[in-house]
Amino acid sequence: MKKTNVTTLPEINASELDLLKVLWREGALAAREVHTRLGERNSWAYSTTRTVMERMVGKGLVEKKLFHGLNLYEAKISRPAGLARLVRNFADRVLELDPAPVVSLFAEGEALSAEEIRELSRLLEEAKP
Amino acid sequence: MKKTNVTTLPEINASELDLLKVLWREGALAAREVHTRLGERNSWAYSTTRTVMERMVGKGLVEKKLFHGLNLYEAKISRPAGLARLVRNFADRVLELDPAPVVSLFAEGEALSAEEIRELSRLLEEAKP
DNA sequence: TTCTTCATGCGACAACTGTAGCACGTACGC
DNA sequence: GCGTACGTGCTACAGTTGTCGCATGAAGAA
Repeated sequence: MKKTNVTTLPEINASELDLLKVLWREGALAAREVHTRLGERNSWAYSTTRTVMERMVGKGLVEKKLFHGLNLYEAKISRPAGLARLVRNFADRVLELDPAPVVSLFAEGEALSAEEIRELSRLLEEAKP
Repeated sequence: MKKTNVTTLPEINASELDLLKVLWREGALAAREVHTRLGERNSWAYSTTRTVMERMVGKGLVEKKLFHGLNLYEAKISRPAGLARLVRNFADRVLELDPAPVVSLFAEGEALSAEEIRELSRLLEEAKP
């Protein structure tokens, strides 16, 4: 079972990225909690949040696990793995350049730890040849 | 009539970007020509190419003009404008950073002229506040 | 026990995308 | 004049995404 192959990861669209960000930040959450966290940025109905998450489970982006009778959702792909997918795509198609320089841009922000940046870099490197 | 407002530009998806690249590079082309240029990268049927282009006309990304009885398609948005849309999106959502540093990455490649890079930069700047 | 509140599983429907095919008309080679 | 080759306008149909609502069942409040 290949686990970190960037190229075979499913696409991540805008909505999905929003949800993933919440899960990456807060770990496993109940649907209701995810919905609340989304609250400001998003005006979805609760059922919409659930549908999107449920579909992400189907795509393998999110994992659903029963915890004392309550369903918790957790990101199934790491943040570096998800970002790698997006960065590679952007570098290839828009920049038409190697993704490496893009990675260094993350260093300016605070979204990623140094550790995650290294991991991101590694993932992009590894899928290169 | 606002002409270069990045934020109101329609989304540009992967297929559309492919077509736009051809048109940016070669100017106005007949559907058949576009299809041929796409040939290597793309295994669409000719009718698919036409459908996608026609839809792009509807979205205002491409313009169709009759030339001596033949329809020619031409990009309606400039390359810097299109790229601005994509860069802004990526910077906002993935990098969670200002788009300016991304622009400087274009300097490394040869896809854009210095002039276009300036224009791209200007467009991103102007839509900022 | 009965009422109220949620979580959860399902179903729905419209818009957008991927991917074509068909029919008609016109221009051109024979 | 006729058949052949395209350009063009339409139509189609399945899969994905956006966006919800409904019904059922379990758990807690009264």
